[in-house]
Amino acid sequence: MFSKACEYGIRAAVYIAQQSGRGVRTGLKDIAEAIDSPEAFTAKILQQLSKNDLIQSSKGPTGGFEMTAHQLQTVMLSDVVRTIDSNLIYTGCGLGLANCDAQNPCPLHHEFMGIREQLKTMLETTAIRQLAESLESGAAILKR
Amino acid sequence: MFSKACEYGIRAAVYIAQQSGRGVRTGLKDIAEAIDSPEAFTAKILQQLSKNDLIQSSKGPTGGFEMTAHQLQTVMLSDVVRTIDSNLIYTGCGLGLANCDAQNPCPLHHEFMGIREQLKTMLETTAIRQLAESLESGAAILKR
DNA sequence: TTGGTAGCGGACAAATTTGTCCGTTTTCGG
DNA sequence: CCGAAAACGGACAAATTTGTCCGCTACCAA
Repeated sequence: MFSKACEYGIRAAVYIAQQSGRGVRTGLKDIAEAIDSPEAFTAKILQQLSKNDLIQSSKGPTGGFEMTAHQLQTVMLSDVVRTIDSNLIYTGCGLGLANCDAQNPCPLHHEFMGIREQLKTMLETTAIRQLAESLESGAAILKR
Repeated sequence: MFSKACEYGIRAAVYIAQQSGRGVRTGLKDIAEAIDSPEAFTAKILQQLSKNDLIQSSKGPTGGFEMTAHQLQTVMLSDVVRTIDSNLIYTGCGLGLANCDAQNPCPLHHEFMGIREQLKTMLETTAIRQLAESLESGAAILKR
């Protein structure tokens, strides 16, 4: 479904959102430990998220990652997925055909339509913050 | 969504089914040309499908690939996907967590549930033959 | 029987994804 | 100002996926 990088990215974003909700800025080491991901690789992904203004980063001692109130309100799951993978997951053809559309459909086009649409809607209407809340309440986990 | 190998596999299976519907056995070169795929790589994939009895292969001159009447009636899209990728696409956790289930859900677990279920149902209820029919009727394409 | 044809299977090669290392830059606290 | 701490950025390494090559085997037709 998603690439490893994207999985790590989502998990990291959700964890950062949870900590930011508590007013806590969190560092790379802490994040990698919390989401059970390779530290250096996770750093690369966080850089992408930061460059695309989905999260905030700061250097130096006391530095780390956080999400602003505005980011917590506006950053959707689809933003993270689009930044790391692309939007091809929910827009591209299921059989990899470049020119597949309603006029020139692949044999799976109609069968896939509903699923892709549902996936798209889910990603675009789910905020990272919502996911963080289910973490915070203990209703969900991010490890193992 | 699917791997390249799986995309080629599905496209090849659909094309073979279409030709078999016409009573025509078709060779590797013909298949690769019809579905616009790398020939040698496609050969590997067809071997997998053949070993798993999803298609029939025969050597020698006049050899090639085909689907028996029985295979045309029973082989589902899910069989091809399971053979080449795995069933992880519609059973695994969206965030890659090994121990994610209803008891210990990842934050996306419930959001994903419906989509995975719909995908699973679609793959399991769609026969390769059905897809071949939409090709045969000109309602769908397999190239580009 | 024999020659050619087509799939089989193993080894190899290229490309992409995943993951690591380390020096540099920024920033904070003393 | 200075030293340490943390993210940044570029180069490198490993693993996986994608793709190729070629000799081998089976099979058909003449």
